[in-house]
Amino acid sequence: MDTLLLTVLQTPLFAGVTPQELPALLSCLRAEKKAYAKGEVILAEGAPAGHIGIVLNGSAQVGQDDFMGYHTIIANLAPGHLFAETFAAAHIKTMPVSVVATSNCHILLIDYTRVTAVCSIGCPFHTQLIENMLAVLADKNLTLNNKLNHLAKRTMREKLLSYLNEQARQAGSLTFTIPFNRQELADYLSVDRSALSSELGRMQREGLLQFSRSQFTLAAPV
Amino acid sequence: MDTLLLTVLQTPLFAGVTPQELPALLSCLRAEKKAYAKGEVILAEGAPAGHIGIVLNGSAQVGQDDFMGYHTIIANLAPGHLFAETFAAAHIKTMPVSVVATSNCHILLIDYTRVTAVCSIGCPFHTQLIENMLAVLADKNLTLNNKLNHLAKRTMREKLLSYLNEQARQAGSLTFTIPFNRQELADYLSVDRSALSSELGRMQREGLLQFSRSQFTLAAPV
DNA sequence: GGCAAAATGTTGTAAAAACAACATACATCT
DNA sequence: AGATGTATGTTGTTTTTACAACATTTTGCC
Repeated sequence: MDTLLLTVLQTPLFAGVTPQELPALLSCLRAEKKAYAKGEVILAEGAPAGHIGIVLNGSAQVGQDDFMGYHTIIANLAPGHLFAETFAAAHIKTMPVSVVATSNCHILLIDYTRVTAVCSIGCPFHTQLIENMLAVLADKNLTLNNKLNHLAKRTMREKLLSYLNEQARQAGSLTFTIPFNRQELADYLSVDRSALSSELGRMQREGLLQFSRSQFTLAAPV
Repeated sequence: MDTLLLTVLQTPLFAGVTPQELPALLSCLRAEKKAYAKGEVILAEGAPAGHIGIVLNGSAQVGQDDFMGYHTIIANLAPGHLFAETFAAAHIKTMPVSVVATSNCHILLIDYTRVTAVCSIGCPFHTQLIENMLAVLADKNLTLNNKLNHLAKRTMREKLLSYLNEQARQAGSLTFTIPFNRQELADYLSVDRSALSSELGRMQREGLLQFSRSQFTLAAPV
C-alpha cells in the first residue's frame, strides 16, 4: 500500500478509519490516485461534477472566473484538504469552479456515487465515512454561517465586535489570540486594513478592548 | 397512519420516499410527533442537541440571544421546514439557538443517531434518506456561500451587481424578477433600504440596469 | 547590533453609506 | 372612485469607510 495514501487518515472525512481498514475502503470507493504537474487543471469549470478530491501532497487552488472576466481565488488547498465535495453532494451537474495544481501534486479522486452507495460487502467503515461526510458538510455550514453573521453587520465596529466576541466565546476567555494578522482579518471581514487598524485604535481609546498584535482582551460587558 | 405525517414527503429530506414506505421509515427512525402550544419552547438554547425537527403544521421561530442580551430572529419556520439538522450532523453538544412555537403546531422530532444508523431490517429508503440529508446540507452550504459572496463585496453597488448578476444567471436571461421587495432585498444584502433605493436609481440613470419594482433588466456587459 | 522587510499604526481627504424625513406610487378594501 | 396603508423613491445631512501616503514598530537575518 502506497504510504502517500495514509495522508487521508488525517482528514475529517476518514476520521475513525484505521490504517488496516484503509485499503479495503479505498478499493470499495474505487478511489484513484492521480499525479498533476504544476499548472495542470484537476477539475475544470464547466466540466461534469460528481467527484470529490483530496490533496495527498503538493498544493492546488480553487478559483472562479467572474462575470466580469476576473479570476478569483476561492481557496488554497494543502495536503489533507478536501474539495468539490459540496458540489458532488448537492448533485450539481457541472463544476462552477476550477481546481488547478499550484505545484506538482498527487490527488485522490473519488466518485461521489461510490460514497453513498451501499457497498456489496457491507463494510462497516463505509458507514463511518458517510457519517463523516455529513459532519464535514455540517461543519462547513456552521463556519459559513458564522462568517455570515459577522459580515451581515452594518458597520466595521459591529463586524469586529461580532468576530471578537465569538473568538472570546470560543476561547472561553476575554483574552485570546486570533489566527489572523491585520491584513488577513481585514480580508476576512471584507474591510480595508488601514481603516481596520484605526478603528481598533479608536475602540481601544474608548476602553472597549485592548490589543497587541493578534492578542486581544475585551472589556467585560456592562 | 396520521395524514399530518404525509407533510414530510414534501420536504427535501424525504424526497423519493413513497407514501407506502413512510410508516416503516418513520418507525425505523423512531420519529416522534409532538404538539406544542403557541409560545412553548421546542428546543431550548443550551439543551442537548442531537435531534432534528420538521414542522408538520403551524409555525415556529429559530432565535438566539446575543452576547449583548438582544434576541435575534434567525429563521421563521413554516410547515415542511427542517431545523437543527446542522447541529445534529456536526455533533454539536448543546443547542446554540432556541426554537419556539409561534403558533400551536405539530413537530416531528427525529433522533439524529437513528438517521445514520444502519437499520436492522436494512430498509432501502433509509439509504435514500441519508443521501437526501447530504444533499440538504450541501444545498444549504451553496446558499450560504452564495450570500457570502455578495456580502463580501465592499460597496453597496458591488453587492447589488453581484446579487443581480447571479439572479440573471439563474434566470438565464438579463431580464428577471427577484423574490424580494426592497426592504427584503436590503435586509438580505445588509444595507439600508432607502440607500438601496437611491443607489438603484443612480445605477439606472447611469444605464447599468433598468427596473420596475422587483423586475430587473441588466444592461449587457461591454 | 544593525539592516531590510514586513506588519502595524496614523492621519487627512474623498467617497460611500446610514439615517431621517418626506414625496410619490401602488395596492386593497369598501 | 375614494380612502387608507404599504411600498418605493428622493433628498440633504451626518457618520463611517475607503483610500492614499506616510510613520512607527516588529521580525528575521547577516
